[in-house]
Amino acid sequence: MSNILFQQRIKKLEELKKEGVALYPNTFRVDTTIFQFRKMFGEVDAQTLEQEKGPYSFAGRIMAVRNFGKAAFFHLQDRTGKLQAFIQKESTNNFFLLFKGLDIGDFVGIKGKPFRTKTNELTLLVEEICLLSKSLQPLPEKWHGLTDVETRYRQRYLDLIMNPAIRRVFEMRSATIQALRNFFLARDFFEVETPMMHPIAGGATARPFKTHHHALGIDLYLRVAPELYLKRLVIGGMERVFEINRSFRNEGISTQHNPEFTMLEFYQAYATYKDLMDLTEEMLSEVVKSLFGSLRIPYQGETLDFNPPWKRMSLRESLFSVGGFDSEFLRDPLKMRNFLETHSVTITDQENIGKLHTDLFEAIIEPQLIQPTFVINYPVEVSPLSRRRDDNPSEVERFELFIAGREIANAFSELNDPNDQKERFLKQLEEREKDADIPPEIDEDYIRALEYGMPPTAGEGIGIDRLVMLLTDSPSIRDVILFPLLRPELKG
RNA sequence: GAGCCGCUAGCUCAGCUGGUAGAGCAUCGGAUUUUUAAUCCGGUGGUCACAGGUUCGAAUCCUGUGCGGCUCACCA
Repeated sequence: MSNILFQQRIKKLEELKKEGVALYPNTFRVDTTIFQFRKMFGEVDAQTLEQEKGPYSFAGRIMAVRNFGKAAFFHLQDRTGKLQAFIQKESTNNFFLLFKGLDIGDFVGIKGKPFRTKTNELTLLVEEICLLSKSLQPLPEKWHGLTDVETRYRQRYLDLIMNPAIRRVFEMRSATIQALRNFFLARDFFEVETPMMHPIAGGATARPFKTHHHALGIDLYLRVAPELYLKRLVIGGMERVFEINRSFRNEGISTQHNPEFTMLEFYQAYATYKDLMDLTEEMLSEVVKSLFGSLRIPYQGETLDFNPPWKRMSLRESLFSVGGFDSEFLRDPLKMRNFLETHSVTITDQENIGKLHTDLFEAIIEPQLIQPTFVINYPVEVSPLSRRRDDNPSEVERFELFIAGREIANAFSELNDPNDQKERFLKQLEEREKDADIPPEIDEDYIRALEYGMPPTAGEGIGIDRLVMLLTDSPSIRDVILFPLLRPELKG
C-alpha cells in the first residue's frame, strides 16, 4: 500500500505508541447508546440540561471533525446513530495527547455530560476520551459518501459505515424473516434444516454447483431446492414444516438472480394450493402491515397494494384477458412460434403447446402483473412435482404469485402418486440436455418414500430476496444481499 | 455467453476537435474555544484500469484484456 494517507496514519500510530497510548485496548465500558441518549435528553431544554452531570459513556467511530485549535466538535457514530461531541482543552485532561493523533474513522470511547450548543443541538461535553481502535485506511468523503456500486458490494463494510440507508435495508430484511418465522410458528408449523449437499440434484431443474467429498469419495451437489427433503418429512409425519435457508443455482447473474439465494419453503398436509393462496394473502399482508402499518407500499414509482383478496386467474385466462390472444392463436403452434420469434424469445424445436403458452406468459403477461396476482393451473409438462387437476389431467393444481412483474412465490398441491412421479422423473430425464457434470439419475429414495404414502399436501416456495426487494424499494437483488457474488478483484 | 455504457488523486467528479492532468472534500503545516459540508492562509498527493497500436506527441483516436453497471440469453 503505497498511498500517502496510509503512511501518515502509520506514523501517527507509532507516535501514539511512543507516548504510551494503548492502541487497541478493550477495557472501555459503554453504558449508553446514542439512541438512548437522544431519547433521554432530546426534548430537554438547555437550562434543565445544565443540572445533568452524567457522566455517560459512549463508544463509536469518529465520522467528522471541526477543529478550532483549543476546542473541536466531532461526530461519533454508533450502531444507533450519530451524536455531536464537543471537546475542549480546559475540560478534557488528555486533550492534547490524544486529539492530535486521532483521525476520522478511528474508534474512540468518550465520557461526558449533555449540553446544548448556541444552535440548540444536543451535544456531549467530553470529559474523557480514549482511543479504542485506529483506522489506517481513510474513509470516503463526508458529503458525497461512497457511491461506486462495485466498491459498495466488494467492501460492504464501507457501504454500511457511509450509507445509513443500506443498514435499514438489512434491518428490514431481518424483520421480514422474523415476521415470516413468527407467522408459521403461530400456526403450528415446525422449522427444520435439511441438507445443503445432495447426492442427487433434485426439486428443480436448474444447473447445480458440484463439489466432492474426499472421505466418502463421492460427488455432491449444492441443493437447487429443499423440496424433496421437506416432503420426505411430511411423509415422516411432520404435517406442517418450513425451512428458511439458502439454495444454489449455477446460472446467470442478474438484478433478479444471485447464485445463492434465500428461499422460504413450507408444506402443509391436508391442504390444497387453494388453501395456500389464502394463507399467502394472509401471510404477506400481515408482514407488510407489521413493517409499514399500511398495506400500500411504494416500489420503483408504483404503489403496490397488498389488500386482500388478490386477483386470481388461470394462465390461460391471463393470455386472453391480459395478453389479448384468441383461442385460435393459442391452438396454433406455428403462429405462436412466429409471434415469440418476433419478440426475440428463443424456442427449441420440441416445445409443445404447454411450453409455448408459458413462453408467451413469461414474455408478455408476467411483466404486466404489477399488483399481487395469483396465476393458476399450469400445464403438467412444466410442473413435474405437482398434482394433476381432477377435471383436467393435462393441467396441475399450481399457482405462482406475481408482484411488480416478477415471480415471488410458486406453490402447488403435491404429487403423491409414486407411479406418476416416477414416470414424470423419467420423462424429465429424457428431455434434459446432456451435461457431463450431472449424471442422469432420478431420486429413487424419494420414490420409495412416496411408496410409503404421502398425505395429500400442498407446498410453496417464496423467494425471500425478491420479497425484500419489494419491501425495501430496491431495484437489484444485490442491494438486499450483504455480500453478492462478484468476480475476484485483481491483486496489486 | 452477447450487446451497450463506464473505469482519471483516499472519496465525489471536471478534463472540448490529440499538445503532456485539475477542482471540492479528505490529508499535511499554520491561525482559530459554539461549529453543522465550519472558516482563512500555504503545501503534499496521479503507471489517467491494464497491454498493444496510430502519431512528432495519447487520459483523449484504434485494437485486445480485466473489472463493474444495464439489457438480453440461461434459470420448468
